[in-house]
Amino acid sequence: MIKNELSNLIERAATTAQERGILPHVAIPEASVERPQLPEHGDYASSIALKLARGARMKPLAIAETIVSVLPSSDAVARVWVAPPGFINFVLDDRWLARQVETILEASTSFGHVEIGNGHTVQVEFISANPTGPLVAVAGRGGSLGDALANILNAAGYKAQREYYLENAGSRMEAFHRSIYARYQQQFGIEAQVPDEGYHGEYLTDLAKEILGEHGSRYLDMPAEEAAPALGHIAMEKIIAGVKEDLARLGVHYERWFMQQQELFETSAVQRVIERLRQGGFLVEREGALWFTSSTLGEDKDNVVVRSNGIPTYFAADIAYHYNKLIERGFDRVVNIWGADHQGHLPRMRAGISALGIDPSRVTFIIHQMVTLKRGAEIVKMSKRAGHVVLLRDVLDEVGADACRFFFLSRSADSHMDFDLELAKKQSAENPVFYVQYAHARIASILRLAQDRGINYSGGDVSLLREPAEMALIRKMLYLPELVETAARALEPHHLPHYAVDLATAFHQFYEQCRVISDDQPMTAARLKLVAAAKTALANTLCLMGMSAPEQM
RNA sequence: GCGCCUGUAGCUCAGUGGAUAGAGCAUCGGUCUUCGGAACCGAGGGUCGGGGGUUCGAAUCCCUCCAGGCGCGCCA
Repeated sequence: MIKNELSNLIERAATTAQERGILPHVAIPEASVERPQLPEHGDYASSIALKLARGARMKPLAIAETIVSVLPSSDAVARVWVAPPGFINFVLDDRWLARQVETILEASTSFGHVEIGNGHTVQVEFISANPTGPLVAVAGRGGSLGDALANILNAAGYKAQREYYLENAGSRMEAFHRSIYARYQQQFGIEAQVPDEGYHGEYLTDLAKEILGEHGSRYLDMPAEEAAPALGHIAMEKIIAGVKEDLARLGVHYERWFMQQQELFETSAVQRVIERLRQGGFLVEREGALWFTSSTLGEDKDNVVVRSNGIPTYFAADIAYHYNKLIERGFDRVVNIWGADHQGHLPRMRAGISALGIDPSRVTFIIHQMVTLKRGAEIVKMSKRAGHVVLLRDVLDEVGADACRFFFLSRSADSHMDFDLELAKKQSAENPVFYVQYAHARIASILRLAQDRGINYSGGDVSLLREPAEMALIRKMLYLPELVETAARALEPHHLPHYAVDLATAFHQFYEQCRVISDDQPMTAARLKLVAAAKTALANTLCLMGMSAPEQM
């Protein structure tokens, strides 16, 4: 990557300068180069001289001049200069830039990939809801984030695995069982009540009817303590099937579905991890329950792991789950993507991980903020209690998977987001989804035309590319690997959609200014190569986002 | 009350301690219509919530106040 090459050049120059005694022997900071905001400042700039000034007791400008004076030359760089107050600016060479078109074409689907992961394994867990109902719209945010993040990590040289933690045990599921049982009974005119803490959505009535059709009245004759779990199990399977279907429509595919009940409880993994905590001296009995003394690990309070009724809490199961991920399955790193409503769970989980002797830096929590659904200026009201929620499948029906992913991805996880259904489904210039996909379709159309005319551009000479708009497009394409690296390091997929728009803009500008297919055959061939490279860069970007790259629209 | 997140253009949002804070939409004004006009070009629009501090340099880091969101169960 050119960015890294430039920082290497600077670091080598600084070292050389020290060896020659023209720069004091002070520690040289990592010579990161940045992309200046103004084109007059070049393609890349380094502020290393400003950072060295204090320690070296020299004026930043003098340091910069010194470094530049011994800077090794590079065929990628056309011009280097020093600018006040002490920046070193670089402009890339046009001929070198033009050659990158070939590099991009050769790299093809792996253009944009970088090697910073060293093959380390990362487990990315996201959505992970109780299977008590269809996925709600917000699941689209976790799903889009998690899936794109896994894509980014894979592109950055990690081995990422997507996982859905299916929380099919615990008190929420019991409430679900009682709810479906009540709905089932109601089908026979029995006056049963869905419990207050249960699930009141209409979908359970529908499910009850469906189950009645398939299994008849047999559960009516059973005692409630048998019928409820039995019905609950059938209903849960249907719910899970629906969840998988919704996710498939969103384009999210998991490598692993982890079953809480079967893999943590039935294997006694939860019991074993509680035992470990006990042996570590982290448990005390109080008020009939078993408490994890997280307050000794810096948490502000202790937390119950086994209730006074003898049933372990979700927290206990989650510690066992992390033991499973980090010790038994041995992932190098784990990334958990949770909604803001689970934020309170985070400190005790950190404490739990520490108590197991696991290096906490192996686990990263991404807490994404809430989503407000809107139609234009109007906020779509949701009341979970009454069962009035907007489902993920509703959003998919209304705006489609691509728009859904683009919008969910385009906000950083930290910010609360407004999702405007009205805007997302608009097929116009207002909608960035179409703007980006249109660019891809337009590119495809040019290449189709070339093919129809029997133009073979494989021998095209890219050194003919000289126009500013051509160079600007190449520069923008070359940013993709940098972006993948940044996004992978920071675990921030939200940069992708913004880049996609920028890249599309660079292409549209090129298209307006440069005629691709013309009577000038050599130029036609060169530009077709550029167009093909742009297609690669744009398609790879869309692919990282989990979006389709349409050949036509 | 305590914890986490947020506050940047009319709206929705970017912005790895660096140079004159950006984009899209909206508004206004333009574009030889041969490759897809779902495009392009231009203009206006900002005390980066307020106030302190650290730094050569702060939207970015620290403190404080204000406003909004989410959490603070032997729920998950």
